Amino acid sequence: MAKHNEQLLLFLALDSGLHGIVLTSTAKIAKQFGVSQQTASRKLRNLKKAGLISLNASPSGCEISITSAGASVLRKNFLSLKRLFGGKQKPSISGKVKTGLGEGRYYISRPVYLKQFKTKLGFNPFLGTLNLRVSNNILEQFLLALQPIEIAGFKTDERSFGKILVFKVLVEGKQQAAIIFPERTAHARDEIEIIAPINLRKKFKLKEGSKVSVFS
Amino acid sequence: MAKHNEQLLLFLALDSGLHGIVLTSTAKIAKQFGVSQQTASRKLRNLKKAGLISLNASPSGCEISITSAGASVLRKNFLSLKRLFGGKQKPSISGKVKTGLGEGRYYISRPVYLKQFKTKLGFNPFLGTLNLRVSNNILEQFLLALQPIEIAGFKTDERSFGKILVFKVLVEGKQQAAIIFPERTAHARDEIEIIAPINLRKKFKLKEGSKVSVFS
DNA sequence: ATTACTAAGTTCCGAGTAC
DNA sequence: TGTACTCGGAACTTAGTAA
Repeated sequence: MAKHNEQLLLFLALDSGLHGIVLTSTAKIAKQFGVSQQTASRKLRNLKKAGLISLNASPSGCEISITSAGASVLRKNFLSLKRLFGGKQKPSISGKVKTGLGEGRYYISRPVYLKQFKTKLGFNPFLGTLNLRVSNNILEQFLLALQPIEIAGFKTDERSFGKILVFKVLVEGKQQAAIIFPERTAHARDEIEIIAPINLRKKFKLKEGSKVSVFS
Repeated sequence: MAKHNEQLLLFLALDSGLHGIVLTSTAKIAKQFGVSQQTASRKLRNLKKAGLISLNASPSGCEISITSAGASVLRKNFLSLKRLFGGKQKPSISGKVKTGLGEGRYYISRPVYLKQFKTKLGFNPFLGTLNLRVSNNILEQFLLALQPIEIAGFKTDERSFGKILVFKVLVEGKQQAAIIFPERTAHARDEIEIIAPINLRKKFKLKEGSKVSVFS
């Protein structure tokens, strides 16, 4: 199935609008689209065959309009892109940066954890955590909407490391990151630890008390 | 300009987000995208070469993220589609300027018509018509969505002037104007006459064959 | 398991040209 | 002017396979 014709479909739609008709010629389209007249002609016929445009070609030129199927294809693309750019703001929670004790850094540096972070989260975390103080009950609600991912614990000769629950999030609406919860801290949580592929504190120039928003 | 790889770029962006990093494999992408593993591999390398993604491939898989250039390409597409879907596009029809015989000018100059134009359309027309060649069946569709306004005919000692049907429209999306149909020309219409408060030909610098869009 | 090279098959493009 | 056909070469895809 020819797919790159969608670029031409978009081009045509921009010219005629979704409901308009445009009187033009294969040569004009070819020139504007950057292909030969023959290719433009063939592509137009392909789009017609695929039902995406209505095409009426004659020795005096051609009339083109977008069919509902064509509009549907474009709309689908639009909705996808809207998710990336224009999308509605997803649920979020904000908190203030709190300097931690560096415990998080120690834990996440354990190779067994690191390996799982990479496979289950898709990134190698920067070796440090960003600690945020948040409202307790809002945090509960926020986490309810998220899918928990389990990082298995392990034992060494000296001690044991427990399971960790992680939740994929976006920091400031765009930076891929994850909230991590060592399972042992099952008590009230008014603080969260965040890991990310990069140094969040540096990237967003955060200081003690800075406000940070975390999105699902 | 990039090719149909943009489809893959969008696919990747939907997977990783615009700023995320995703750990995956060429085989997974291939399966989801509907091509062979080899093609996925090659396309990813092409996208990397084009600077649209950052790609780190190794025998253990590949890490992919969208570069700012890649995001820019997607945003451009998004903005184009937004123009189509974001604003409510009204029905339109486009045609080519065709030099008329000056008959229209004579008719609309009749004081009895002029008076009605002013009261029923709200403007005193420039004494000249813009003639457009359009597609017949598309014109029918376009007019169906519009409200016809009737301009009464009259008689002089020498001859009679028939009814005129007019339809309020916007030329090039903004200029107030009206399509006029002398009722006597009840036969196939592949040409329309437009009047407006100003000289359309002059305002839009139109020549024989220029493309003009008319909106409802 | 991976990525990605080679080779062969397939599709696509556009110059020439018919109508 | 138009559209659209043929056809040789370019570009792309994929199976087999190396690393």
